Amino acid sequence: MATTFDVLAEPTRRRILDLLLERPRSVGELVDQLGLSQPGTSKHLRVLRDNGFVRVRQDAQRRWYELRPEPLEEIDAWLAPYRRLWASRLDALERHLDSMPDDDAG
Amino acid sequence: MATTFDVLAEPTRRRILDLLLERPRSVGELVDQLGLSQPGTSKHLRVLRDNGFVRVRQDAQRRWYELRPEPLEEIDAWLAPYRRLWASRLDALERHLDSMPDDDAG
DNA sequence: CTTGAATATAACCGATAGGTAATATAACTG
DNA sequence: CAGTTATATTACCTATCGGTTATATTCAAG
Repeated sequence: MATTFDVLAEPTRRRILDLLLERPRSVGELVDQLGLSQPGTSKHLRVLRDNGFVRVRQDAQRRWYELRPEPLEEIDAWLAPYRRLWASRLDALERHLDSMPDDDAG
Repeated sequence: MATTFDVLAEPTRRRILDLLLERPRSVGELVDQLGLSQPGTSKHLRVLRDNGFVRVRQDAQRRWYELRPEPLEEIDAWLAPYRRLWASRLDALERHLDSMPDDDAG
């Protein structure tokens, strides 16, 4: 099976996640939004399901897909040790901005 | 060219990033650590370079590879809108823990 | 129990990625 | 400049992935 990163490497799958971030959607709705064939869409949804990115609720013939946070949290955790690479820079920027006189009309 | 996620989808490349997080390394050092052929290693380094994950310093015949933060920051930024999916849960946990009596001997 | 709607699965195909072995390039060493 | 070391590039092979079309499944409606 694929890793979390493999799943996210696919642009269409990232678009699906974007769409599901707004609200749960049926397959047909996703097909329309993506401009991809129904089987193609279902295939991506299968990958997302198998890897825990989404879950499905069935409602008659419709399947409602919705986001699950776990795999994205995993990415967030993976990033953690790398954050020190830029965290200090951000801190410096923040201190700099804090030290500036308030002048909204830039 | 590949996207940031494509680059990270490759396990060997993630291992390289891990190794470079500790300190800059020469190609030979990476070859040893990865147990991969030299050309294979160079190929991955090329991808990492082309996508801004690493930069190279030359020192005679040796090339020292070191991390660059930008692409990882990009991932961090990509994650931002999704964080609300679990941020509230973490907040709740935090509030819960804060409300507990201090009792280190759990 | 047939029909139609919504979705999933299967079979197939072409492009791409990652691995290896072979070769090229570049720089120091004498 | 010949030899050696360190790395990059090329050529090639195989496996996998994403797309499509065709088909199966499931459920509601009549």
